[in-house]
Amino acid sequence: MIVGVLVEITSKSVDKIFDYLVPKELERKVEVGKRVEVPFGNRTLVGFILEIKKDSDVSTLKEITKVLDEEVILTKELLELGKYLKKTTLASLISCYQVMFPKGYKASIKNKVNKKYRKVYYLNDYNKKLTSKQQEVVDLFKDKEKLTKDELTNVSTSILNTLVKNNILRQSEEEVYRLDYEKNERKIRKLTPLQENAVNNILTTDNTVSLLYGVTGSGKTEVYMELIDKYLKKGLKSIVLVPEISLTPQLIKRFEERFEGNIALLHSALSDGEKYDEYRRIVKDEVDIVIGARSAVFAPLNNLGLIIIDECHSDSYKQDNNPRYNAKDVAIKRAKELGAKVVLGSATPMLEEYARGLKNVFNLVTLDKRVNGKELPKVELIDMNKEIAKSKGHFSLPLIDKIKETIERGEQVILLLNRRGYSSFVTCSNCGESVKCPNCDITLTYHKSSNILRCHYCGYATKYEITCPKCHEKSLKDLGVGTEKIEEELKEILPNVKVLRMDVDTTSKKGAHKKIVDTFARGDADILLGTQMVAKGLDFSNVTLVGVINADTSLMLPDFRSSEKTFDLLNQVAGRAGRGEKAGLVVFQTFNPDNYAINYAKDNDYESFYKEEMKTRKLMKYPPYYYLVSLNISSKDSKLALVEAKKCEKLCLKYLDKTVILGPSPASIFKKQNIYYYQLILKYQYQDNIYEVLEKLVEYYATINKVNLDVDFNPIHL
DNA sequence: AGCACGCCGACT
DNA sequence: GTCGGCGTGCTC
Repeated sequence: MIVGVLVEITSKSVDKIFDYLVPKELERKVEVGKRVEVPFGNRTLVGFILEIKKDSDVSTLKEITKVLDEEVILTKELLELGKYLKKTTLASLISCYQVMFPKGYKASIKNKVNKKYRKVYYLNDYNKKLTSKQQEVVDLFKDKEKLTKDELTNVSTSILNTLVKNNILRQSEEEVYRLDYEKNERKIRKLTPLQENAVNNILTTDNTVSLLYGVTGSGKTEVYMELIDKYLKKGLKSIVLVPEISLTPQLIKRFEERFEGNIALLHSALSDGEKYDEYRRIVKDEVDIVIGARSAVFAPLNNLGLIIIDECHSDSYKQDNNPRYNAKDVAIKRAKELGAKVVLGSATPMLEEYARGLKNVFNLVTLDKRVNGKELPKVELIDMNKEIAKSKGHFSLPLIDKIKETIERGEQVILLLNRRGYSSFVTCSNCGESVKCPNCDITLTYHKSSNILRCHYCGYATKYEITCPKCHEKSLKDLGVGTEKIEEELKEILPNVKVLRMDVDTTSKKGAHKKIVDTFARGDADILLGTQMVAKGLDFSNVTLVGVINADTSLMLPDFRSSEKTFDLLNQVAGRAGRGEKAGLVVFQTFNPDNYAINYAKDNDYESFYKEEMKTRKLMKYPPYYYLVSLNISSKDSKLALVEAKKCEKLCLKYLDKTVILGPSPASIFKKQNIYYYQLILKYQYQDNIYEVLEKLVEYYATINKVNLDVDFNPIHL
């Protein structure tokens, strides 16, 4: 017996099937989709069995050394899905399979994750006289089949050991899952007629994909849960995808309240062990619902009937390294293969999605009213050009007044610092120079607490000195704003106000996010100040004021989606106000009070924004009118990178006759970890051979050592 | 990816 | 003379 194995190495040159002999004693364990340990060169690797056959073209074969799995982990469905991923992303096949699994299930010789066990004790039959202490212990077993170590925590270990030694108790081990869920009271909210309609509409459509377009606060989550319930009653299971950032305790709690322990969670805040256990619960068919970030779209639920993608406009569904897949495409592909349904939900769908909704490619379902019957909060613009002179730091007087009033009424405030587009950095006020990373050509970020300048890409760090390295004047100053800085200002303006800061720094520790949210929900702080994090998914009924300190910074991004991103962010954060009984107010501080994205966000007018933005997209040949592909050519040798980029351009010109080709141009970050990057951008509407042509190109560069070609279909950022 | 093999410069 | 630099090629 011979097996074809795909080994763990994620490199194009080894991305092929290697044949191995199967020793007699392993033959009955071998199955397509299981992992095996194999000798490879002079080392040992893990790989997936992809085929079983009688003979091989290779004359001398080595033997597999171990079969690692009892059960098939690469199921037939996932096996096919991986091939589809490879075809549509041009990444290596092994990376397409690896991406589907949490660490403990990947093919990997190291990074093994173990099951966790606990000791359990069973009572044997016995006819021995016991001491009184021993009798006490044995009495604990009354009516109980077994007791765990935790349940015997008051009992001395030496007594237990004696009982085990005398065969009165039997000790054994039992697998435990590391992630506990909080027991919540079971709650089912009654749907509004509008929600009910949406549910029925989605259940009865023939379309695989429904786009649930619902304003913030319109109760999309309740619609999701009702749908999941309806599918459960048909014996069908569900996956719910959420952006990592909104996979909050609040959201999880709502699902737990309805579906109790019937949920597996998959997200980055879990430890490797916890992720492994959650995945095992899926594999062992112990749950019907999976909630997770992007990669949860691969969850191997059998009888999968429904995939829900919440906040479907989010960038986070696109993976930004290989394989550069989009979870939305994978969801639709899976659903089509299985006859399942996909629901995309958003208050601000991506233009691509809404356009498909309008053209009936997706079934468009609208929720245009908030569940509490309240109007969406009123939004006021503050023109910072006029206010800046009178402002205290970044706070205009009108905003300060509104914060004061709100807090005096005993209500709460959310403040958003829009850091998309820039972060904290130092610039020389004499020569204008900013300090850049010597390896990566990007501006270093200033970390005030440690007084260090650090590169976000490679981690390069240098001590902050006030002397400019270029002109040697003592003029290097902190120009960017971080939440830390804003918090300081806030404390000066309103000294008696309690501020909670929520950003990457304060939420990096495990459970820190939940703690901040809980503290704020309890009313133990007046203001929640943060970055994008405060804009998404949070639901505090006592928040009646939302302030955006700088509405327009994200407009400056060198990206064709910058208006869309700005509109989304403002719309989302505005939706945090007035979710309870009391009406909400929203304030945007901006230097661009006439900008259309900001104005349509102010009026909560998605349709007008959509129409306006679509004009630009059409004119500029951007999605959804055109498809985009980004080709990234890189090398340690900057000249060679350019030469090869030009070569790619020529080949594209020759074989892609209906495609617009831009570049080559230096990538937005030209130099990263001492590697130089050039970029080609392709735009096309109809170019049937594009995958084949680019596949050839990728295959060619796989054989060239000094140059790398990376292809990104439908890139999120350019 | 990693490791061996192989062919050219400065040193215990 | 050798140690070691990393370019090239191979892994069933």
